[in-house]
Amino acid sequence: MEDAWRAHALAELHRSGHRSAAARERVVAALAGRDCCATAADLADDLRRSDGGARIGIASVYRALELLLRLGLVRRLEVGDGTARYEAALPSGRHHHHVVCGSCGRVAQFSDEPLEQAIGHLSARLDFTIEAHDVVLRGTCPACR
Amino acid sequence: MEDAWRAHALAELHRSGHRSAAARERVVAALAGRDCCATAADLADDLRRSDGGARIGIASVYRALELLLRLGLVRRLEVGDGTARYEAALPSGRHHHHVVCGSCGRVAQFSDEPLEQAIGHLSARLDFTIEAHDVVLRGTCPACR
DNA sequence: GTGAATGCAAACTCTTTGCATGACT
DNA sequence: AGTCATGCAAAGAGTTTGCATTCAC
Repeated sequence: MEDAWRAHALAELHRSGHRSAAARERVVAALAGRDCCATAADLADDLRRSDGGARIGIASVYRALELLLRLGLVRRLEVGDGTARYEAALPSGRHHHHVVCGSCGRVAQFSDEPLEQAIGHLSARLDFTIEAHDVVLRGTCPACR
Repeated sequence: MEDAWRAHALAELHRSGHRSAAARERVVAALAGRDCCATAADLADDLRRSDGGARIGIASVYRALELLLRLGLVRRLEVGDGTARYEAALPSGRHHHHVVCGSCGRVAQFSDEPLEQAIGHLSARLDFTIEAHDVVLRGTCPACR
């Protein structure tokens, strides 16, 4: 899933002068295998499970994520539980936002064009130069209602 | 500033069966004195400065904030630096959102009615029951540009 | 007097950093 | 060979919790 992003990210890493690195490329693969945001621990678990538990230090996961973030290949978001989540940033700029269940913590995604337009319009009148935005809705999921 | 909120919060605390408590009420005062979000450490600093440095444990600040949060009197938000911020939640429901400068970390606020409407509309079509929302814009502030 | 609230310190979680070892070019 | 990358362990930062003391009712 989202294998185009994986190839793009690997190419970008190479292009920016980074050498081939096993742990980092497995973090890229783990991110590509997720369709929504994941914590560093989620990714480390994925890695431990896949490939017969080759030991990848959590520090390498954080280092890989930080680099991908600097290269604009992932976005980082916080949904309110104090732990950062990461997800692939598609080169197309296409993205989604998140809904969090206050009861079970489940995170789902949605996208909405009018919302994007409203953000585009209001951004233009602020004195900040806006580069990105996050929207987090909070409520209750169907299973918890 | 926002003294109406302070009175409202104190009344709500009393109404919900909480006894008068010095540290907690000073946290309420500190929140009332802020017009935008503040971290627990910000509030603790405010308290240390005001009232001649009476020692208020950081734990009391967190405990007060958690209670106020449960009572719906404050909202908690994260703007991306990994530390939680808190601000008074007005009983009117009137609220604003935040812009963060990626360079200096400055947080400013804005509000926008079309944005609120877009969120209202899209919330209606999700299978979650939406109770709240946060919007965080990221960019560069005038001073850093 | 009873139970809630507080301060302090310790514990905990998430994240970052130092350092010696191993891997890529 | 010369770096860059990695794992591990230790350090940091923010937040929570345990506990004895103080305070409100």
